[in-house]
Amino acid sequence: MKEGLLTDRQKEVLRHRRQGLTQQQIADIIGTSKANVCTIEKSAIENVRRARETLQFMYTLDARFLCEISSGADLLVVPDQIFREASARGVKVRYDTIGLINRLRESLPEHLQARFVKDEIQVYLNDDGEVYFE
Amino acid sequence: MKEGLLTDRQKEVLRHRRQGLTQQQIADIIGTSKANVCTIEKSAIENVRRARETLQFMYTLDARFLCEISSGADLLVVPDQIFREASARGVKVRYDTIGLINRLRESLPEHLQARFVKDEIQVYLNDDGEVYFE
DNA sequence: GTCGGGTTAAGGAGAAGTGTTTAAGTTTTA
DNA sequence: TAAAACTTAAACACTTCTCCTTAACCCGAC
Repeated sequence: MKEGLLTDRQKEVLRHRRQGLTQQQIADIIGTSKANVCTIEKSAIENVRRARETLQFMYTLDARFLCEISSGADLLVVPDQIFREASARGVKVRYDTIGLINRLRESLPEHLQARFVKDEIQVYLNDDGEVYFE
Repeated sequence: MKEGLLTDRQKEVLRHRRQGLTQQQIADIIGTSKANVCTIEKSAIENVRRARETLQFMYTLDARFLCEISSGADLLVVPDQIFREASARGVKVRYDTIGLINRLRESLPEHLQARFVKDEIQVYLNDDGEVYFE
């Protein structure tokens, strides 16, 4: 049972950083290079981001599979597909067309390429009309 | 930028579980053994626990190092040491003796052995009097 | 007792993460 | 502009995680 996500090294750096030390100062204290402090800090922050995202996912766990957006799809027609599927299930999506596209852009930027879907995307919907992409 | 902590497999299992399916049913759907579903679910839950703990740590990041409890210390004298160090820093700890022991028990059960400290513990304190163990 | 649901242990292959160094960049600030 | 602070990339050794299988075990209900 390993406690949290952060290693001792990462916690050390975050704590010193919070006290206002520079990376070089921390490097001297913990005995390594400032470049290394930078990467340790970076991966610590990344870990925190992932922790947040994980809990975020848990909040949307009650979502059900809605549909799949195949790769190559035009981003502008995606919302229509989602609205159609959602209304077939009697749920009103809580976003409009632009809102959905923004939500998607924020959620899975790496699956998109300009106006098109690069990698296929799974869409989930819960009873509140909240959507979740994967 | 790898999204969250949970793998696709883990999310799949959690989602199906939330829908009320048994491990065997999920095993059939995703094409593996129920033993495997069990371990996937278990590590998913463990990941969520770690995510929570990570954010918990972030909340206490502004804590400063207070003192170290050496291994072999009697649990009943630990609070006194903490109160002493804290008041030397002009901070009032927001727990009483029993509260501190409970906090410690919850936070690092594996560092304790009956009435004694098995592995040394770092104590951190924040300006609000919140304590954090490591 | 048997069956269904769940858990555990051991082991293995492959993937991912960590801490490091060195060396080259970029940004901020005095 | 020069110095200080920070970021990035590539590479390497190591460790941990993930998924998987097989085979066994626990427990509550019928």
